[in-house]
Amino acid sequence: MPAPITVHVAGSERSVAEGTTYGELFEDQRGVLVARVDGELRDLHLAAHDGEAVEPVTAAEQDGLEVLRHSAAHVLAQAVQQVNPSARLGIGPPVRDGFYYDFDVETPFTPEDLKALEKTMQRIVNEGQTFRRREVSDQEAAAELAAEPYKIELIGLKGGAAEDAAEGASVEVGGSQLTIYDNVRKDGTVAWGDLCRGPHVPSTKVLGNAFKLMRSAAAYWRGSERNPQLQRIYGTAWPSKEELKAYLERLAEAERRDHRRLGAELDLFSFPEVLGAGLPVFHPKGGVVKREMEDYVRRRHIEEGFSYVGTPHISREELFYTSGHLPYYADGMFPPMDLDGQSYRLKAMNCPIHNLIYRSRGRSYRDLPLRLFEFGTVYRDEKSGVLSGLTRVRMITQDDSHSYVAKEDAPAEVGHLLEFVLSLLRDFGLEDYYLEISTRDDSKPEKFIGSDAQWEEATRVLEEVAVASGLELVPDPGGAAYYGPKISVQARDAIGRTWQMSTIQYDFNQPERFGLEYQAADGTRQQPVMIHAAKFGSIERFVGVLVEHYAGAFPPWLAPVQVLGIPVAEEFEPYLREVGERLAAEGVRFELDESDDRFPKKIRNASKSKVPFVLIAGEEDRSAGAVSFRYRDGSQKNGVPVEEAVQEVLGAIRAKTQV
RNA sequence: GCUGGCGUGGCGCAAUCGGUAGCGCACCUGUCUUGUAAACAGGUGGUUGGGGGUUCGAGUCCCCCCGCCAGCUCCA
Repeated sequence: MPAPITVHVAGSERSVAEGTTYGELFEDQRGVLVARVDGELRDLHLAAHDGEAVEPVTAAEQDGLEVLRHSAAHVLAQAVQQVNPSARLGIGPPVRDGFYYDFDVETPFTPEDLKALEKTMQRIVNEGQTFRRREVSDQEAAAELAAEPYKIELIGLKGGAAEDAAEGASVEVGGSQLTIYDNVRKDGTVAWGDLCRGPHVPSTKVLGNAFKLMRSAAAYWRGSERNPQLQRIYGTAWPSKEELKAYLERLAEAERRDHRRLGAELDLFSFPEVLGAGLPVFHPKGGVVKREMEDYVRRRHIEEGFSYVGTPHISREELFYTSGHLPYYADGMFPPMDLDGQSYRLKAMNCPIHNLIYRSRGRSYRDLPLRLFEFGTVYRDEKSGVLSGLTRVRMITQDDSHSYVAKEDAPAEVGHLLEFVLSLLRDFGLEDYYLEISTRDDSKPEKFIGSDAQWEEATRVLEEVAVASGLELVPDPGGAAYYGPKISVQARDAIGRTWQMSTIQYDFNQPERFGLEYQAADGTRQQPVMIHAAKFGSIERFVGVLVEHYAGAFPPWLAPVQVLGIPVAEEFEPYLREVGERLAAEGVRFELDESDDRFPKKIRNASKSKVPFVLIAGEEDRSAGAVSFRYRDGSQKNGVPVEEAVQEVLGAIRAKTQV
């Protein structure tokens, strides 16, 4: 008779026989995947010890969900090796919405392979194999995994170095004790095993039919392009079939909102192949969105004390040696073109030219802060594989400003800029964002210029302002530009994806390199600090984000066509045209549907074009001096007097509300 | 840049074993047009991304280039 032990189960004390497993403690509860024991996750098949505090963990919480997904990755690896025993294993961690596993295989996976693997996985799942934890010494592991070179490499890195070895590697060799997880069949035979920190779900059965393999792609081993590429399979796994379906529906919704698709459907912009990759053209309708946005942003800058300037798109190369972009950033710049024996470059940044404006005459402390601003289009030689719609292009129009301030005024200027940036984002309906602070990587001094003291001060100023904003702040070590640290705003769009938008950078380097100075009140010559700020980052990217955020249904003030008139029959065209002229006189973008389509077809077209206001007129409206509204949600308001209708439209445009 | 997949009228797609390119929408023309998501009929439009090769014959097979997609790496 084993001696009883005492454990604290979910807060209450229980006395159980020694050898009782965690799983047995939760026998009467459904959906428990692992136990949290004194804060650490453990497998359910392990025995509890005296005095432990034990809590059940289900897939309803993040920890449980990650265990579920990690186990799904194991089943995938088992399936791959079952089908192809020569496949070598990389790592297989859980990730956002799912998991992946990397394999070294002779030939990459095809979509058909994925289908077949999914079936193999389903068989393993249905079999209800259990995950068994087994502690091994380094030598034992090395012997057992002799055929798995990547695992062997990880064994050598176990412990603290694991997460440095590769993102996700700690799930394989997280602690100081190596463990192997065996998948055990119902008859007790071992089906498969993998080096793994664990823990795992009790049985493959838990995965049910709520998993799916999504795609395969190459990934560099341990995240370095100097290493060989492995074949990565991405999958998704959820606690239930319903949640899997909901996830797939979210993906479908994201696809419907994709700005590349909506851009073509709504005739906003295109990427003509002859132009070359990453070079968008804006069509008239996209041009309206872009111009409305630019007009507004320009006006707000002027209100906030910025001076609008203009600069060329190319410059003699020398300028970029002065600024330091060459050679620090040579790879990202287009190659030089030769003019009369001089090398010219497309500019990749506006700041050097703004510095020339600063330097164009002597400056006094009375000129400061000097705030120069423009929509500066820069060209960057982004690698072909990273280009993507409007969000990653080679032509980037920045709403770029440079504030030249006395050093002691820099904190106030940074604060002012951040506030300004956030107010602009709110005006465009983006409410959901967080800050990221990018700092120098101390281990790579060759990538950054400036003294330690300068970096410290710059970083401190940005940090203080960022913290004072009260927003969520995420560190990004090593992400700084060579000339200084930055704060960036990462905005979430309507479906939760994040994009780097605004950036604010503190720069003590360029003022020095350009010899910028001003005369202080005491007659001495001082060097200003410059603060770079891009409010929306890239106009192109921002348009793309807006399209997705609104799913193409822009608020009236941004909508390419604000009001579309649809006559019930041809006879009412003149009447509606008059209404349209009244609206146009107020600056409203009005179009009249004069096509020879019949009425219901016109309604359908209007609906597909996502115009905010459809105005309809037939005999009833005309004789009453009224019009009828049809809104985007299909609802209607009939017999609205024309003047009232005009006011409703104008009100929505001026208030920048969504309808 | 790397790995894989893909490229057929403006858009979405089809074309068997390699056999001489077809459909829907859009567009044009005509007959139409009265209340909230598709009237009817006819018609125009393609060097199948570009170039080269194999073949009696290439959208289909091979090579090079361009572009697109996914992921990796990168993103001042």
